[in-house]
Amino acid sequence: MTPALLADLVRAAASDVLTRRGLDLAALPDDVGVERPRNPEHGDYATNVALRTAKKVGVPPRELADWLADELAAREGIASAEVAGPGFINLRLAADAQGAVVGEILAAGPTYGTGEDHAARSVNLEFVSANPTGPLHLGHTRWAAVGDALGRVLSARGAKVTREYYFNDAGGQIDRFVASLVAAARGEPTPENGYGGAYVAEIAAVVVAAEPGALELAPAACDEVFRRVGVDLMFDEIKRALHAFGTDFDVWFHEKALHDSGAVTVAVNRLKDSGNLYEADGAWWLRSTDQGDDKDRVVIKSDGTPAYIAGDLAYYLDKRARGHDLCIYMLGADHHGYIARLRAAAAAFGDDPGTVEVLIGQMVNLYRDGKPVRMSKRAGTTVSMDDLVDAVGVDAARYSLIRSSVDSTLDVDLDLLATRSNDNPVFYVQYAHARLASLARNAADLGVEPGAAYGLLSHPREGDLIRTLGEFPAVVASAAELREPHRVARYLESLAGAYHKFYDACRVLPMGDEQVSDLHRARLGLCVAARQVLATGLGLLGVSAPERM
RNA sequence: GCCCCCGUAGCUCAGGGGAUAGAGCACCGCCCUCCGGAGGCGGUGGCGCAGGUUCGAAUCCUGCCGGGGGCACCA
Repeated sequence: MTPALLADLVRAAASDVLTRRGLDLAALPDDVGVERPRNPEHGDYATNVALRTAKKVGVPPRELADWLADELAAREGIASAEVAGPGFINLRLAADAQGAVVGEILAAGPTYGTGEDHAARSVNLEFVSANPTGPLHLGHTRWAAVGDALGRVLSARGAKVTREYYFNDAGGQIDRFVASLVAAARGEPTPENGYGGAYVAEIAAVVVAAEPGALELAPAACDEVFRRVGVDLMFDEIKRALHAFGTDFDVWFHEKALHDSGAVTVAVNRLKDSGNLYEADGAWWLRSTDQGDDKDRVVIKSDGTPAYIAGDLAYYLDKRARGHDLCIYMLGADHHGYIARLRAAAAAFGDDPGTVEVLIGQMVNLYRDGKPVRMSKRAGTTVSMDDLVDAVGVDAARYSLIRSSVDSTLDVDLDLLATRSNDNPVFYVQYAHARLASLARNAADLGVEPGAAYGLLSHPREGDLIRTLGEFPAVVASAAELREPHRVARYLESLAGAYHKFYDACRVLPMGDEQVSDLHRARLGLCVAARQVLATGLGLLGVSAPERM
């Protein structure tokens, strides 16, 4: 019996009891469920329905719990139901009812854990979107890992997800980047507010090699060459690094295209016509204060040129025109001021502000040998996505960045990761999978097939493992709903732990010339199920599930 | 001044109102006669402070303290 089925059963039993006693059914909370108590003495599962319903129906919690426990104990699949504490009901499942979960997992295969709770949602997931003026640094790497995992989790729960990267290639920063390239090519110092990392000189050299006469051209023409060739090189470099990191996008969107196509003008005029922009001091403003901003924002500057946010407006309109009903933006903590204006953009076009969801991720702090490392593009002390991957590999890098909530600033010690990478819990999880793969090879050699006598799985460690496997769909669902893929990682760690403990206590394959029994076969079935869930879960994080390590 | 995030074990972090707050690493012991010891078992050690809501608060609310990040007609 899965936790979801058990919760249904508890609800049904509670509803029967209330009806029979002539009590108000409406008092029953609609989100009653079961949880796994931390203390094993409190049963396999526990429910707090009685505690939550008692006051509303005017019955003491323990008394209501007693009635419910009697009702539950009589139900099929429930071995015992006991009232404890202030009014909890502790439940134990019959072994065969509990073991049936294993069969369900084997039948579902890779689809176990997927669901349809986000079906019918067309999600535009925009993340990374780093300015194309330099390599991706550690902060971007965090969003790449988390955003990609979030996309996978949402897809698993039925959403149609488009991953999108927005290149800000229309503003003054690109001019400064181009100027920096030209300066580097000429061997001149980095311009004021320019970019001075080693990558600038490298790209400049490639441009010169490709267009040998560029530096001889008039300044404007020279800039044009460096812009055309150099900026593309930077785009390609970013795309290459992301791909190597296992993060691929469906759409690479260029801000410049919105300006070139006239989409910005169309969007702005539409808002002017609908009265959602107002004119003041010679500029056109968006009423972002309606969405909690501390001041309204300029869309068209008093010199008639569009401000940055004008591109955002047109971009949002474009996303909506492509059919997306939920636009998620993953931004760094230094952009939290954008929440209000992005919502204001949605509201100005007449959409529910909930169509826009902004996820703010906190910064990554770097340490080397316990001491903080200040990152600076100009000083050339940035640590890039490639640096991290070179140091620890894609799996360890992705996993260590995903396993924490993005609400927390993250401290990463490069030396720790590089020299003692076994500290990364990803290996604990992957090892469990590799062990299971090995077990499967041995079982095949011995000719042992998985069997379905799951009722024989009555060892406490078997029960723990089965119950942990049973949690998986709800974990994926909550990770999708809360946009928190780290929940999947933490779950996998607990699953790996439950598996290792099971493995230590329960022999799976026959020893020596021992006869193959139904228990062997049932345990092998449990192992196949555990392996499936580990593989599926790691897949949701974009981390490999190795056959051997 | 205003806004956002954080404060849980020596360190890095989990913990969607539930019972005795967890994991990894670090430290101290123990377990290899066969399925992978990258494992298992035991031990040391913690919710910033003060109020409030609740049968019940690490979790929700308020205030304070401490840390981080923002507050452009830049992009």
